[in-house]
This record gives sequence, structure tokens and C-alpha cells, in this order.
Amino acid sequence: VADNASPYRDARRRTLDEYPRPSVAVDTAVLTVPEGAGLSVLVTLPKDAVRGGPHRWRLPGTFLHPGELLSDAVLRSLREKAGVTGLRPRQLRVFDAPGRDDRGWVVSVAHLDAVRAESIPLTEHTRLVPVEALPALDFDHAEIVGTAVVALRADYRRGPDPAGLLPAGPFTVRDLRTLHERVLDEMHPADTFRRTMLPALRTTGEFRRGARGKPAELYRRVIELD
Amino acid sequence: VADNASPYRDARRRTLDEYPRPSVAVDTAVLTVPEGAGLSVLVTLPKDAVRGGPHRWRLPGTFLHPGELLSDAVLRSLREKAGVTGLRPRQLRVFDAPGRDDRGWVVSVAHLDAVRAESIPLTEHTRLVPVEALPALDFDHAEIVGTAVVALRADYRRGPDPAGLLPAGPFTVRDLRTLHERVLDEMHPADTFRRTMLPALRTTGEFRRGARGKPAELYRRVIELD
DNA sequence: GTAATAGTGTCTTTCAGACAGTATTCA
DNA sequence: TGAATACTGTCTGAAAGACACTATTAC
Repeated sequence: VADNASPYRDARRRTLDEYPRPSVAVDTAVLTVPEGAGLSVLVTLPKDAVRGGPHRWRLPGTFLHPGELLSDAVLRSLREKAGVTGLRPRQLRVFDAPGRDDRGWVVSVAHLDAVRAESIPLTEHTRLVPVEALPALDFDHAEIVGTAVVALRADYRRGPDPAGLLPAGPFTVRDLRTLHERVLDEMHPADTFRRTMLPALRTTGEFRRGARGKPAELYRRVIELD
Repeated sequence: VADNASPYRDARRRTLDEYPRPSVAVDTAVLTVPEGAGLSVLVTLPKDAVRGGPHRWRLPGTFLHPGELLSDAVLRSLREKAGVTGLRPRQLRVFDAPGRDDRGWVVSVAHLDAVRAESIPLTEHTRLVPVEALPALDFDHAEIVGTAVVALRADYRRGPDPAGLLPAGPFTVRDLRTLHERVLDEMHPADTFRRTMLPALRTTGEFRRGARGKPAELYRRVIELD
């Protein structure tokens, strides 16, 4: 607009345009805990993959569009490439090694989110693979998965199910402990786990019946997610 | 090269070029603890600043060059804009708010490093300002400083002088405690501080003499920096 | 009843903070 | 000698792990 024009502004704009620019991508490690498996990550096969071609599995990602927030680009890529919605991506770090993408100069802002496996519609082009037995992934995506796993596990050491991987509604302490054991890939003593988690939980007065043994009380988080 | 040509590769390269690209900048919060002041950050005035113009103080930064690592761009910007060398920048996160830079579409990868104040040559275009009394900074640089301060303080809660802000050579526990108190902006009881830090320190058998009171033993880190 | 699961009492260890005491120097 | 600083002994309280114990259900 006219009244913004000034010698300072023009000098700065000319400088900015001189620089070559990289493509900026977002790639997201969507972590989950499927029935009967440990911590797993969502990988996709590009839609244009050709049988026998050089394509390998990779994390869902896309290029950042003009005026778009990184977190919005993540949501867009997950919706379009994997049909997953309702996430809240968290930024991990930028992967910038030269040559990390053989298509050209691409830096990738890696993201992390976790979601219940039921929210991920599996198709011919999507798979959930255990993080302890990753297949070969495109680019540096295996390194991104490693960074994401460390970050998610650090969260799960701090409090009860911070990513909301439990089903909606109240849950027993055993539900919570089993989930944490699967995310962290380590066992926790039941009594200590209960005592460390209880301050962050509130009772509901309801119980889960029908199983063997003494009915377990159902709890909710003191601080609800979202 | 010819033998890399394939239908897959060509299809992918064409796709990449379709995307508009943002400028990618790096901006670095260089933190230090000057004599007689608390935690401070290095800010610069652009070299082309005009007296009375719209320029304000900002963090040293630059645009990423083709083929360059982000950490190398950081080192380059610090060398050229502030004459500081020998740093090891750490990535914080990407700042990507639309409109954060009125020159155009610029995302910035914020970095952090800490260095002794003696390593920063102060000129007409550089200043050290306390982080608790920041002047108005350009762009979203005040937010970057806030993120950097939180990250550095988290490091200083974990172990003895992780950034190497003490002078080279051995140091007393009091030297170390005073530094931590200035970085964290909070007092620490001398006995508890000593007991928590000692496992990460090793004795030298030497003592600092000449001051009042009982001479203090000089220590080194168990794990040297670098 | 028995097996299974939920939940508690309590002991030990560890660690941080508090506080008082001892040790060694300078003035 | 006294003041200042370095360092240590020891108590308390909080938290985690271990382990045994009680409580309540299905079968």
C-alpha cells in the first residue's frame, strides 16, 4: 500500500529477492499403539508408486504452501495422504542435511503426533509398522522416526497418557498402565505406577465390572486433554 | 547424469519445481552473563541502519544459502554480523507465523548458543541486553529470546555449566554456583548445590588462595566439554 | 471354596533442603 | 584473636521401589 512505501522498505525488499530458496517440506511421524503390537508409526507409499519402481515407504509429508502455517501443512498432508484428521502436530526439528532428498534442495520440518489406531484408515498405500522393526524408509525418515519416538516416550514418563491414546471416557489404572508399558516398551510395578499417577487422576465412583477379580474403579484425568 | 535418468526420477523432479518457496532464515539468540549483569542476549543493528529510520535491534541472522547446513549459516551470520566465532548453535524451532517478516514470506529457524561475554566484541552495531529488560526487537525476535532462555535454563538445571560460560581451566564450586545463580536468576543453597554437583566434578588437588577464608579446592568437569 | 485382580500398609533407599557444626585461611 | 569462607554431619520429609497384606469379584 502506498503509505507503507519508504526508502528503507524498498531497500530491504530488494535484498530478500536475491536469495535462492529451498523447498520447505513437513514430514510427520504419526505414532500409535495398535491392538497386539507395540509403538508403531504410520508410513505411506506415494500415490504414483510404480510396481518395481524405486519408491519405498515414507512418512506422510508435503510441501509448505504460501501463507500456510507449518502445522496446517501437516494437517493437510495427513488428511490427503492418510485420511487422518483431528491431530495436533508438534514440531520436532528441521532436517537439513544436503542431499537428504535426491529431488533437490529440500529442508524438512519434522513433526510428531500420536493418535488411536482406530483413527487411521488403512489402505493399500498406508501401513502401521512397529518402530522397533522399521522397514527401509525413503530419505532420512528413519532418523525422524527415531527422534519422534524419543520425544513421545519422554512425554509418557511425565504424566498420564498425554497424547490421548486411551479410548474416550473414563479408564482404569490398569488400562493406563498397560498403555504406558506398550508405549515405553518397559514394565512398571502396579503399586508404584498407581501411586505416581493418582495425583493426576480423579475418581468417578464408577467401576468396571464383568472381568475377573475385584472391580477396578474408573478414573478421569484431573486436567482433561484439549 | 545419464544413467540416473528414469521415468520415476523425472516425474518427481517436475513435481518439486511446481512449488513456490519461502525464504529460510536462521536467527540466533547468543546468551551470555556479562560482569555485573544477569543473563543477557546479543542484539545487533543492521549495518545499513539509517538514523531515525524504522530499524530496531534484532537477533543476528541470515538467509540459508544453497547447499549450506543451518548450523553453518548460523556460524556465518555470527561471524559476519557480530564477529563471534567458536560457537556450537543448537536448534530451537521454526518460527513460521505468516506476516512475521514484513519483507515477504520468511520462515526462521531459531537457534541458541551461549558464550563468555569476553568472546563478543562490542561495536556500534552490537549490544548485550538483559533478557529480563529487553528493548523492542524486530520481527518476532523477542519470542525467540524467550524460547532460548527457557531452553538454556533447563540445561543449567541438569548439570554443571553445560555451555562453558566459566573461564577456561579449573574452577571452585563457588564459581560454579554463582554462575548458575546468575543464569537461572535464583539463589541456591551452597551445601545442596555442592552435593548435587560433586558427582559430575573431579578434584585437581589445587586450591585457590589469596581470598578471605578457607581456600577452595579447584575442580574440573568429569566429562570435559568438546 | 479358589483364582484373579484391585488396592493399601509399610519398610527401605535415595535425595534434596535445612541447619548447625568443624576446618582453614586472612587481617 | 575474629571474621570470612569452605566443607561436612545429620536430621527431616518426599518419593520410588519392593513386598506383603487385605478386599472384592467370577467361577
